[in-house]
Amino acid sequence: MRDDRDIAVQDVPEELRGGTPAQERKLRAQGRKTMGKLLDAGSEVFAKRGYSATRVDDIVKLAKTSHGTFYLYFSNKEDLLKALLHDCVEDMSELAFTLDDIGPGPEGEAALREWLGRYQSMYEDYWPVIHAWSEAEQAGVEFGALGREALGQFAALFADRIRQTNKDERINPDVAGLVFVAMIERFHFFLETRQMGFDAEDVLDTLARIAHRGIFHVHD
Amino acid sequence: MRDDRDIAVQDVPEELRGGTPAQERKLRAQGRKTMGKLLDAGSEVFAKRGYSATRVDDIVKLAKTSHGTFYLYFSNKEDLLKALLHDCVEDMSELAFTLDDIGPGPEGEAALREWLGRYQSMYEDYWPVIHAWSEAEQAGVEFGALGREALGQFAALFADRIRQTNKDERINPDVAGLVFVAMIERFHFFLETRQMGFDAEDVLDTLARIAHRGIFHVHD
Amino acid sequence: MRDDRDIAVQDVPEELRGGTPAQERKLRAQGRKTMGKLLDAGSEVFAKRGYSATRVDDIVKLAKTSHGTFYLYFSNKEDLLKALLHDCVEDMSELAFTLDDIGPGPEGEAALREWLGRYQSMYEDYWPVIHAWSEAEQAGVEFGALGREALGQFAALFADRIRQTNKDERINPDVAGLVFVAMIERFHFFLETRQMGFDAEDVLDTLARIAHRGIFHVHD
Amino acid sequence: MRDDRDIAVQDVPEELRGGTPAQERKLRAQGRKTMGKLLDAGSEVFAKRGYSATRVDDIVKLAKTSHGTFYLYFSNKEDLLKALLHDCVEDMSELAFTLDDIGPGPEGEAALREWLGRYQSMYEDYWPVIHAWSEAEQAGVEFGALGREALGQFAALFADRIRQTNKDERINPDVAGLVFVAMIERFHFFLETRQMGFDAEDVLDTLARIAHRGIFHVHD
DNA sequence: GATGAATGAGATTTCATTCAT
DNA sequence: TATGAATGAAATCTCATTCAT
Repeated sequence: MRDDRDIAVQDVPEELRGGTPAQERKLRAQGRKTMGKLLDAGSEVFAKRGYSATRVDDIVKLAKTSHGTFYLYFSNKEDLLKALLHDCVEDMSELAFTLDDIGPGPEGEAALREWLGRYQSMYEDYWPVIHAWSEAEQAGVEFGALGREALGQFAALFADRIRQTNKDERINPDVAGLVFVAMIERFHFFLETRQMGFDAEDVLDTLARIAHRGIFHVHD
Repeated sequence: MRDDRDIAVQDVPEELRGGTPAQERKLRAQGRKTMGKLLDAGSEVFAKRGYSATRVDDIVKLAKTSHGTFYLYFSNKEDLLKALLHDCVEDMSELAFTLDDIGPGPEGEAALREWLGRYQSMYEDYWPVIHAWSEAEQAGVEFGALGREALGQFAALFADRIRQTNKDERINPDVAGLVFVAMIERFHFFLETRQMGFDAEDVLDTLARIAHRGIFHVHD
Repeated sequence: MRDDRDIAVQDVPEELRGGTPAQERKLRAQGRKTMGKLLDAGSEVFAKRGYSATRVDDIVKLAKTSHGTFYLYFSNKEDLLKALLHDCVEDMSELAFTLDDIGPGPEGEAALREWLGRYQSMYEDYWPVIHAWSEAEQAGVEFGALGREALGQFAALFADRIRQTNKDERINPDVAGLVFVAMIERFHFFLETRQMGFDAEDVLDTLARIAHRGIFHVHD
Repeated sequence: MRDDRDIAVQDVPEELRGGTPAQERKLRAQGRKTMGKLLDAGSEVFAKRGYSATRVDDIVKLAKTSHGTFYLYFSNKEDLLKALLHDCVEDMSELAFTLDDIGPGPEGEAALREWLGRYQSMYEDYWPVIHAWSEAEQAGVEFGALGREALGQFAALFADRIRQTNKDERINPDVAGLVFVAMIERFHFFLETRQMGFDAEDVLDTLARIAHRGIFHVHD
């Protein structure tokens, strides 16, 4: 099998291991539980309000704990997001690698559909983080190497897959990789954010068909 | 010609006519100029920081004017965004209607490519607004009917076009419409936001090919 | 006349010009007045509580203004102290240079007594700043070159004067310079801080006599 | 021998016996060790940061123990300082009494030099306490009788010694006593705080000479 | 005896908005 | 019409102290 390591989204940087103040203390069971509550609450509030608009106060209220406690585990809102991001990037990166070469035939489309299904269920968990991240990045928060690279590496990985199957000269694989990322990310964001009463099977069918025909299909 | 009015993005609501305090006064040349500086500055800061993270202070500094002046023209940050949004929605809505039925052949792809070119150049102007809007909406700002509907109407319009050409039973036109919106919006956002040194022609070729093959192509 | 410039306390660094945020705005009369009130209040509270223990709240209350206003002129407590320090260092430095060579006879003692009188009245104004500064420095606040050097330069200047007159081999002029600084600074601090009902003439007589006999007198 | 009791620094008040909560329990070896670690850590942090700026957290971290433990031995930061002060005052007071009458001749200077040597080595141990104390007092902490009196009693004691030897009418012994305290305290503080690479013998020579000539010398 | 966890009061700082000139 | 000044409510963050294990 091909070694993808050169374009891998990996090596999550140390600064993202999450909860800076928490790392300097030895957490007991109770501490880990509280930290978990805060992470969950953070994710939920990010989802509802977006990054800049969420207040630490919203988070601690939801987590049913106090301000003081929050700063026992995270040095600020940004720190909490970084902690969340850590897991997200790890899992997403892993998932990306499971997208094998997609053949031109129906079995290729089926494989893509299956992969999209897994993406979808993971996205359900992580979209608050992904969105908060993107907003925070734009607002000027520094996420180190990861921030600058993760998206590009994702797109590059997909570009590589596309290059394998699609020889169409009017398709620039790098552009197509980014289009693929854009499409699936934003579409699922719309899905999570708005109440569109789509049938789940329809969604997967349509997405797989569009992506396969448009992006992974060998033409002429 | 078919009447699209039933799915049109239209009837921009009164509350979006922008600059509430400004409307109660008759602006002279000087006033219009100042207001223009504020609108431009607002757009630029929204682009750089996002909606929640921009401060009125950033805007007035960039516009080289004062806090007091800002409130002479807009009742708050939201009001300024609504003013910006007004033009954006009008133009974008108009553009959407110019997407005629896209035929299955090469001339269909060419038409799509041409339309995407126009979308692209308009997006360059408006992406700060579009993004600020989407963030503000998530953060809980109310934009009236428009906020709730605009995206859906866009998607519905595209769905309609898709329905015309693509009879593929595995494609749900409503889903596909939303996929199309997601794809072009997010892709161009990435383009504006990151420095990806793509060739402009490549980008249009690839996008048109993907969208045409994946979304508008009549399949066997 | 000898050029003292090589050991001068001079060239007050730019970062001490005081009131960082205030420098970025054009102050009108009213603004300068408010800034003055804050500086005065700061000095007074530093005198009463010391640096670490003073709260921004104490300062704004005394200045009869609001928290928001404080941050319009200073970025924090430290910034205000630096602003105060600016003037203090300038004046003190100037005063230091007016200490001419002190001769061994009665006229030398008289000159010293006169200089101490001027020192005393200046110290009355500046002791809150000097003390806040010394505390802040110990607490870890960075004052740039000035912080590190001012005291040393003072002592060096006095050492130079001592070297001129006192050839006593058991006196190390550098040590003696520092002793002189220590003596006059701390003694006047005690005077300001505690209520010792000393007669002003007695104080000057005694100080001048001690310093002249002990430090500046030519021995055998 | 003269009875100095009337000007003595004595009768250390009960409230300074240190570690209020600790006194209500019988400490065993383990407990005394922990208490010692806390006292040492307290002194070290006071030295580095000053009184107001030291946090209980700094102390327990340095002592490698926990917040809970701290409050097992001291009721608060002030309580710890009082405990430290207890020993300091006792030793310093004792030292002060060992300053006998200083004669006008070389043997007087030698005696003074010897005494200053002992002062110096004691000051090395206690300067963090002395300084924390002086800062705390200024910041408004109440130290009972001791706080108000100790310094004055010191100065008075020295004034008495001066009165014995120095009949100079231009010297007010009370002022001179305070000058002596100021000089030796502050000079050694500078020595501890800054890195001045003075030779130890030079320092003692110079100090003794200055103090003897300036303060204790019988003049014409 | 010892410790990590939790708390909440209070201090700092920000920022949208109003006001006086 | 324009602007610097002022404000105060709200958000962030700190830290001494108490509690449960």
